[in-house]
Formats: sequence, structure tokens, C-alpha cells
Amino acid sequence: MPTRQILVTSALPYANGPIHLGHLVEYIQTDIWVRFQKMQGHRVVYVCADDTHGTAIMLSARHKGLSEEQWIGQMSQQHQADFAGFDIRFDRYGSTHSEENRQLCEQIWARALEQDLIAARDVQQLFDPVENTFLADRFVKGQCPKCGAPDQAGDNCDKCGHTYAATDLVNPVSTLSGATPELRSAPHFFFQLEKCRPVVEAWIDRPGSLQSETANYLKGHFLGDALRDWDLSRSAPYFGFEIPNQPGQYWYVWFDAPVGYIATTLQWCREHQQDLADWWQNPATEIHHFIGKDIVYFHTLFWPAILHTAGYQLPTRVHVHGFLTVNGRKMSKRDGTFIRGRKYLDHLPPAYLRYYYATKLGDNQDDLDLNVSEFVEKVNTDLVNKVVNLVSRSAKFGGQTGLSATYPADDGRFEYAAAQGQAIAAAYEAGELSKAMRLIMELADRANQYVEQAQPWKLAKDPQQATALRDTVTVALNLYRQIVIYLAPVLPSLQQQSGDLFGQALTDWNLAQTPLLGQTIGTYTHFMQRLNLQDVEKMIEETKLENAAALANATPATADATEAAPAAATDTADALLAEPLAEECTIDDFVKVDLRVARIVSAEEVPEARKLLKLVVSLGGDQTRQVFAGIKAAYNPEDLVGRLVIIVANLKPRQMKFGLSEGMVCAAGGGGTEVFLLSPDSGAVPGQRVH
RNA sequence: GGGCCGGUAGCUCAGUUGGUUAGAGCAGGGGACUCAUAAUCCCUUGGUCGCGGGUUCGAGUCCUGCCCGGCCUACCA
Repeated sequence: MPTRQILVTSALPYANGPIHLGHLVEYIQTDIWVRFQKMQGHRVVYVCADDTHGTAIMLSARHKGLSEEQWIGQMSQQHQADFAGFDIRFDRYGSTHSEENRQLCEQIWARALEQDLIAARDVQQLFDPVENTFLADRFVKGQCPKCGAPDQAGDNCDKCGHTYAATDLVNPVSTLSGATPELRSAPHFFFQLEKCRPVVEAWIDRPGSLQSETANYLKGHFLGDALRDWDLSRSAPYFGFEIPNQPGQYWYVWFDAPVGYIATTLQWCREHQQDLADWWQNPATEIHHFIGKDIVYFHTLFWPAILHTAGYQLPTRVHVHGFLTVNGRKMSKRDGTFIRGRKYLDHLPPAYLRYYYATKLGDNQDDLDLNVSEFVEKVNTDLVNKVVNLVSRSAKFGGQTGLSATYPADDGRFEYAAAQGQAIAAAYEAGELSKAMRLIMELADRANQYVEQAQPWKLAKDPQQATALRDTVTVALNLYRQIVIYLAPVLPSLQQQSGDLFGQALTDWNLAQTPLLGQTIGTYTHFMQRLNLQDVEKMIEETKLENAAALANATPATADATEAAPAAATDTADALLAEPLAEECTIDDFVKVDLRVARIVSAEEVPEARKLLKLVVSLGGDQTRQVFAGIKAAYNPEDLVGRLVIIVANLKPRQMKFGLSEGMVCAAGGGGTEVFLLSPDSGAVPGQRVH
């Protein structure tokens, strides 16, 4: 097979949080594919980088009392240490906050301008006269223009769901200064994607670019209508690159993030005296992106359009994977299943996770479930009992006898496994890792059968049989060696250990075609330990405790060393930052809202509604109200009956799809499962007003 | 409400362009062995292929309706 030139990327992790087991699905999947391709002898460059721009990074840095550069510097170090811990080996790991990236963004921007793909439109935007800056939606609060709910963000109302422009807010307030914003016009820049439709459509239709479900998704959701312009600019304050000649205007993070793929390749090229054009403007170079299904939109519509505009090659294939679930459920802080990579590494070897993911991954976007007991079982059964057992049961004899000078008769077993190398390689190539693992385990079964039948332990007892023993060991160890070679993309640690034992680096796929002969065998010590369910449970339990502590806003006693600069033992500012204080109001304003103690007399699910419970609350006497509350994800109906809550009793009734809602139940929290009902101290009775 | 994907043995999944009695691994049951990390090997129980129609000589595989799950999107909070 001719040598291919392949550029591979994983999605850039956002420099605002640690790597967790969900991220690692992608990096492990990509790393396996890359290692496989390298073992084939192809020229492969695997790049990744931290995605460092955007409002969230700015806020985090501010919260930590650091500059953005300091903050993203810390995160980058953590990320790289975690990736290294999982044996994920990038050829270059960069940052979108690099000079190379800025220059490439400028070049690409210039090309887009030349081709008349950028539309400048003045957008009416709120301006903070105190801070002297335009306000992004998230820095404005005000009353919803539709339902009048206070404290709503600049893009949509979380009370009635109405979407609007920030300029539509009633009584808007800047959350930066508290000032009343002025309406000013600001220039915004839009990428006119529709003009690139032919290129994008052709690319999507080309067999190989995408998995069919991705192509279907794009056709169903976007290609049916005119492709909308994409707002590529953001006004200050924004952590990112300022647009040339447009002071105060920055590129939206999703513009410069994928350019980071190219910028990081450029850094690699400079480091290795290579030509960037050979990798990004060479039709013979394959470009493979590995991403999660959440960012398909950016990588399959805008990105090809931008690449085409800038004169770069379009991706050969975008490999989309699904999300990680743990024990069948979404990862959750409450369940302790939001496990950081570092936490995993504190407890368990990376090889186990790499292998487990491999057994679960195919070329599809299905979600992948990390089932803890299955994880333990697969690792023990497949890796320890089958694969490592082979070397474990043969190496002692092998150390005594060495390997025979010619390969003994083995009923065609070595030949069979050598031939299977093709099918296994095809599975790796296609991203069908689970299939590859199945095929390899079949070889391990066959090899164990051989040992069983050859009975080396009996031969070892008879000095007359020394040659037969050596031959048997030669077969067993060579069958093992083939398996290790095939597993090497997944288990580089085993590849290394076994290579040392054999005195031969097992870095080339084709080594599996030829037996190793006449070699002495090193001393074997266990390559892998069996895994206990308790070890995994302990990791989850620790995570749960830490998360619970974090959720309670106390600094956990077991605070993790990798967690950057934990605050003092006080509540964090996260909640306030997420939802800044509303405009000052008077006591007269407050008394307009009649808050009452109420008892929940019945609670039932609204089957058709995703978030709602239907509550009937009593205000005492025969006064009851029907209230719909968006707390389905956080509370079981049966747990609510009888409890006292605080309701807004004089809220104008609202006709909802499922019935009339005659009030509102007070709760704190960010929504979803993070909802915390207010309840009065004991002694309060239904009907009492809250003053 | 619309879209995409999935629903095959207790669990995780294979089932190639429709073709004979539907497969694997693990788990379960029985036996053998003792070199090996209570590992290995042999035998074995177990499935109305989500449900109903249809096309066909023949359907897990194609068409259609419905049910269930995941995700996306809209709406509703």
C-alpha cells in the first residue's frame, strides 16, 4: 500500500474546565486511529489545541482574579498533563490564542472579504455609557417584552420562553455597571454562507465526507432553506482576536477555534521544517476531524465553507461520535459520574479505559455507555484472563528455553492470525474499533486453546521433551506477540512492556506477519493487574463527595491539587456571576408581589410535558390553586405532597398547553435537575404572607 | 409537533446486496486441567429478531402504521 499523508484532529477542548471521561471518548478514539495509521507506516500528524476565547473564559479569569492569559495557561498545562496520562500523543498541542492563529485568521478573513462573503450590517445594540462598551446579550438584564418577567437575559426569557433581541427588553440594565444602556448602532460582520452552498452541498454529498446520519441531519435541518448568515463578530468586552481595522470588534470564538487546527499544524511545520501547504493545500493529504455530535453544525457547514474560501483543502472525513453516559444515565455531578480524567488516573491505569472505549466504539454517533460492572468484567476477562494470561503462562518457560530458531508446526495458527491482520486493520481503518477488538479477542481464545492442547507444563517435567517445550513456547509467545501488535494502537503500554520482553520494538503492524525466532526472552512480571469493582466505586464515591461539596459551595476538604486556586472556605461567586443582581427596587415595588406560604396537596406528572409537574396547592381553608412548575427533573411528585412551599399568589393566571397555571412556586437554582424549592421554617402555616 | 438514530439471548453487541435449523463474547449450568493474576480448556441452558400489517417462493434484513428509548429542533416552563 502506498504511504498516505494524513492530518488528524480532535476537537479543541475549551480552556475553561478540566478534561473528563466524556471528553476522553474522543481523544482516545482519535489517538487509537492515529497510532494505527502510524503503525501502517503512513505519515500522520495529529494536532489539537486548547480553545481559549470567548466570554466564558473572560468571566472565569475574572472570577479567579487572573488575567485571561494566566488562566488559559493553567488550563492548558492541566489538559496536556491529563492527555499525556491517558497515553494520548499529539504531534503538536497548541492554543487558539497564538500568534500563528491570529495571522491565519487575518489571512482567511482577508480572503473572505475579497470574495465578498462578508456582509457588514449595523446592528442596533445596547451600549453601556459607564463602561464605554457595547453589551453582549448576556450582559443585559431587563423585563421580558412579552410576559414582563424581570431579570431576563438579552436573548430569551426563561419564564415564558419568548425569544427577542436585547434591544427589545423593557427597562434594560447593564450587568457590568448597573447603568441604563443606550441604544447605539454597532457594525457587525456576517459570513454569507448561502453563497457557498454549492461547495458545501457537494462536499456533504460526496461519499466518505460524513457518516450517513450526519448527512441526513444536515439535509433535514439546514440545506432545505437558504443558509442563514453567520454573525462572526462580537463586541467588546470579549477575550479573543480583534478584527483588523475594527476596533472593539472581535471574531466570535467559533471563527478562530477551527482555524486553530491549521495554526497548530503550522507550528508543527515550523518545528519540523515542513511546508504548511503540503498539509492543508495538498489534495493528496487526507484531513480527518474527530468531533462529538454537538458540534457537527460548525464543522460541516461553516468550516468547509471557510476552508474553501481561504483556499484550503476540505476535510476528507468528519468522524462524529456520540456522548458518554455512565451506567445508562447522563453524566451527573450528583451521581458522581462526572469523573475528571485526573481523578480516574489517580485510581486506575489508562489502558483499561482505552480498551473499554475501544470495545464500545464504532463508526457511528450512538451514545456510548460506561457501565461500571461491565467495565470491570471486560478488562479482567479480555485483557487479563485472555491476553496477558498468554504471556503470563508462557514467559517463565520462555525465559528458560528462548525461542526456537525455526518456526514450529502450529496447525496454521500463526498463519491464520497473520491473515486476520487484514480484517483487523480494515476495522481500525473504518473506525469500527469494537469489531477490531472482537477479532483480536478471537485470536486470544485460539492461542489459549493452543497452549491448553500443547500442555507445556507436562513437557517441562520431562527433560527429554526440551525441544518440544521450546517449540510450544515459541508458538504461544508468537501468537501473543501478534495479538499485542494488533492491540498496540489501543494499549501502547502493553506494546512497550511486551517489546521489552521480546527485545524487539513492536511498532510496525507488519511484524505480525513474521514470527520472532531465535530470541531470548526477558523476565516477566505482571503486565496488568485485575480490577476490582470496589476500586471503580471508590473513584465514583470520591467524585460524588467532591461534587456535593462543590455544589454546596464549600471548599471540599479533599480539594484536588489540580484544581486551580481554590477560593477560601467561603461561597463562590459563581451564582452571582451567572445571574447578576437586578435593578434596585423600592418597598412599594416589592409589596406588589404577594408571596404566600402554601401546602402542596397533590402533585402529578404531566406526561406530555418534559419539564412540568402539575401541582395543586392549598392556601388554607378551601382556597386551592393549580400551578404548573418546571421541576419535573428535580423532584418526584410523591415526595412533594404535604410540603410547604412559597408561591407567588397574585401572579396573573396563565393559560398553558396543559391547563391554567394560577401562580408560581418559588425556587432557586439553574434549572433542570438543579432546582431547589423554597420552604418556610416550621411553624409557618398555609396562607401566611411573606414580608 | 417535526427530524435523525436505535429497539436481535439475562448483559454488551454481530448479522454483509432479503436465501437453508438467527450468531459471538460475557454472565448462568455441567465437566476437565493445574503452566497461568480463583486465570485456562471442553460441553451446555437460553431468542414469537419491539408490535401489527404489506411486498416476496422466501423478511432480523425491503415498504407502511404504531409503541418504546436516545439525541436534535420547535413549543411550553
